[in-house]
Amino acid sequence: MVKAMDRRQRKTREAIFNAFIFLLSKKNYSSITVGEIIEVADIGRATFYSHFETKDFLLKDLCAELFDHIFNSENEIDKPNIFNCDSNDSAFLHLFKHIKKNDNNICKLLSSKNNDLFLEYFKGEVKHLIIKHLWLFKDKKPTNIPEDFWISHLTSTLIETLKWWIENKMKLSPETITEYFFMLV
Amino acid sequence: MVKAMDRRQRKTREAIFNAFIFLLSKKNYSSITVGEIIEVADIGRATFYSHFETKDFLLKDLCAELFDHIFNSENEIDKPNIFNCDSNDSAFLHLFKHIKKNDNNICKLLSSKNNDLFLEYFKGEVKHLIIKHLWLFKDKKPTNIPEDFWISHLTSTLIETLKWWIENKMKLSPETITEYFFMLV
DNA sequence: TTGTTATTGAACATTGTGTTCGATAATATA
DNA sequence: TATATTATCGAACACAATGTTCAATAACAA
Repeated sequence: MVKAMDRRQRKTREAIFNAFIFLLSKKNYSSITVGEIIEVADIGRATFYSHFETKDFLLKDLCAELFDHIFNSENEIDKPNIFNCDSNDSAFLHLFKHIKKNDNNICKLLSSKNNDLFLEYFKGEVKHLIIKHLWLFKDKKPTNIPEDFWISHLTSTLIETLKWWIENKMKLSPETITEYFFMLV
Repeated sequence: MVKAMDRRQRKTREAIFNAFIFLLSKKNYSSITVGEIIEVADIGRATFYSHFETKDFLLKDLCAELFDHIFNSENEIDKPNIFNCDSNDSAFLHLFKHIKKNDNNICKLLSSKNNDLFLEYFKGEVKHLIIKHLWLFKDKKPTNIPEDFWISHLTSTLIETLKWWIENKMKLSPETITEYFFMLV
């Protein structure tokens, strides 16, 4: 059991996250400095470093909150189910719909240059999602292809589909891009 | 017509490239400093900066030489043809064979973290290669899929195939991995 | 031989990182 | 409310890396 946070800690953490997300909407991850974050968050330098070891750890923690929200929302049975979560492709359509809402500028993170740290974390989550729904692609898999190679291929295909979609300003509907993804594999 | 280089310039440029490639075999691109490069190359600091604006430009120039060697070698009609370049898949098999030789530590660059700059350049070259041989995949393309999306998919599939192959220590033969690539698309 | 050009190395300004510490203010709890 | 605890502040600091400058020197092409 983790002890509840001091109100000051909560406020500071919030301020840092908000400043970080604000800056991410303005510029690339790699060009954001700790100095800028503490300036926007309006906190002391030492305070930042008492919360996060480095900028990379801040990203890691942000991703943890972000991914929990996006990749586990299909399990939130207490919330009203605004998506059609009963069809076979729901998990992926769900993902595309979430991305379209652009929660916390995830699009910026996905399309930004010099940020393979985020992509690494994101890839991990997508891989889990793929493995969870692997049976959907069972009959598409060419024989002889190693299992992990197949998973790796499905994962990168989904991510690249996502990236292409975002680069093209998400003109296509989440339904259409989900269809396209399934056409590729 | 570009004027021929001073012998000193050529030597310095060579020394910088060699130092850079040596360091790339030891550590990640992003963790290599200009200080280390000039130390290994045994040249003055000002000399480095008279040759390359930044470390990123050094990478760019290295890529230019590297890619010219790998992606245009199929046109080198004056050289003995050690690969079987007359079958349909020759261009891709050719690429895999070149990678296996690990010219100038290209594997390290491809698998290294924090180096999407290299990946960007590499992706550009692979895309050219794909477009050049697009007819090979003509009957595989699902209808309705936009052309640029299809090209983007083929490109990333080839790159991810390559990365998976390298991560798995290139145990499979270039012929096999080429087969696998064609199975996926 | 001579004029040109590259290299040298040390010094310098600049930017960003991460740490330290005493003072101060907010907080939880008894 | 009083008290002990804990987070924040802010300024200073050490450190590492970048990229520039400049005058002296060495190597080069002709």
